[in-house]
Amino acid sequence: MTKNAKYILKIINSSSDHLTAEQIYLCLKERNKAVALATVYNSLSFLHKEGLIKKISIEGCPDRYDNTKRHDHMICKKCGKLSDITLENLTGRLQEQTDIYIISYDLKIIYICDDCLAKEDKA
Amino acid sequence: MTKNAKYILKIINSSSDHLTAEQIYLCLKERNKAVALATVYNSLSFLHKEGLIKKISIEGCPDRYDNTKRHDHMICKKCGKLSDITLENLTGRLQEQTDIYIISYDLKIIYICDDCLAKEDKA
DNA sequence: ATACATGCAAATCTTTTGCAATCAA
DNA sequence: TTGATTGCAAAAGATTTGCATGTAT
Repeated sequence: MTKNAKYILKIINSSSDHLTAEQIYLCLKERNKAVALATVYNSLSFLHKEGLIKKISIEGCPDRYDNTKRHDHMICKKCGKLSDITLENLTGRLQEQTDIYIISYDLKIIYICDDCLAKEDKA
Repeated sequence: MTKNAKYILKIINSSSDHLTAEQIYLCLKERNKAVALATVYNSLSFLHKEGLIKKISIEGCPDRYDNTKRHDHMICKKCGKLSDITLENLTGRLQEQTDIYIISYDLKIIYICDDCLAKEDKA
C-alpha cells in the first residue's frame, strides 16, 4: 500500500461525508500532501479493488467513496443529498426470498429530506 | 411526447435486456428510424424525467435504461452481468425499519452467476 | 408565426493511460 | 539497479450543449 493510498484511506475513513475523487484531491492539497488528481484516482482504484473502500455511483454525479463499515444509503429525490442509514440484517431478509447466494447488496432508498419537505410545505 | 421518444419508449418496454443509449441508437438505426445519438440521449432524459423509464447506473459502465415495472436487479460480481429479480414487498419491509417515508428504492444484489460459478468449479 | 424537435459538431466532465522522471528497496 | 510510484498531459468514453435547420400547430 503506497503512502498516498494510506493518506486517502485515512481521509475516507475519518470523513462522515461521501467524498468525490476531486474532494479527496483538494483535501490532500489542503494538508500539504500534493498529489496529481490522476494519482488519487489510481489510489482509489487500488483501495476499491482491495475492498478497503466502497464506491457509490449515482447517476449524473461523480462517484463517491465511502468507508466499508456496513450501512446503507438514502438519497433525497429533490436535492440529491446522500445520507447514511443502517438497516437490520437486510442480507438475511433478502436471502430468505431467493436461492441465489447473496454476496452483498447495494441499496439506495429514495426519499425526500427534511429540508426539502420544509420547502415544499412553505410553497 | 415526441415521435422519437415514443419509439424509444417502445424499444425499452419491449426489450428484456437493459439497453444502453448506444444500443438503443443502433436499434433505431436498424429499424430505419435514423436519429442522432444526442437525440437519443435527449429523449432518454425526457422519459426519465417523466418517470416513464428507469435508469440504472453501474460503475464503469454506461447507464442502462429499463422499464418501470417494479423489479430489482442482480449483478454478477465476476462478469458484471445484470439480471432481474422480483422481491416480495421490499418497500414494506424497509418501511418497517425507519420512520422516514420511503418513496422508492434502488437495490442491486451482488452475487456470482451460474456461468461464473461453473468456471470457478472447473478451476 | 411560434415554439418545439432535430442533427451535427463541439464542449464538458469524469476517469484512464502513456510516458518520462523520481523514489525506495 | 530494479521495479514501483508519481506527475503531467493527453486520451478516452459518456453525456450535454449550442446553434442552425426543419417541422408541426
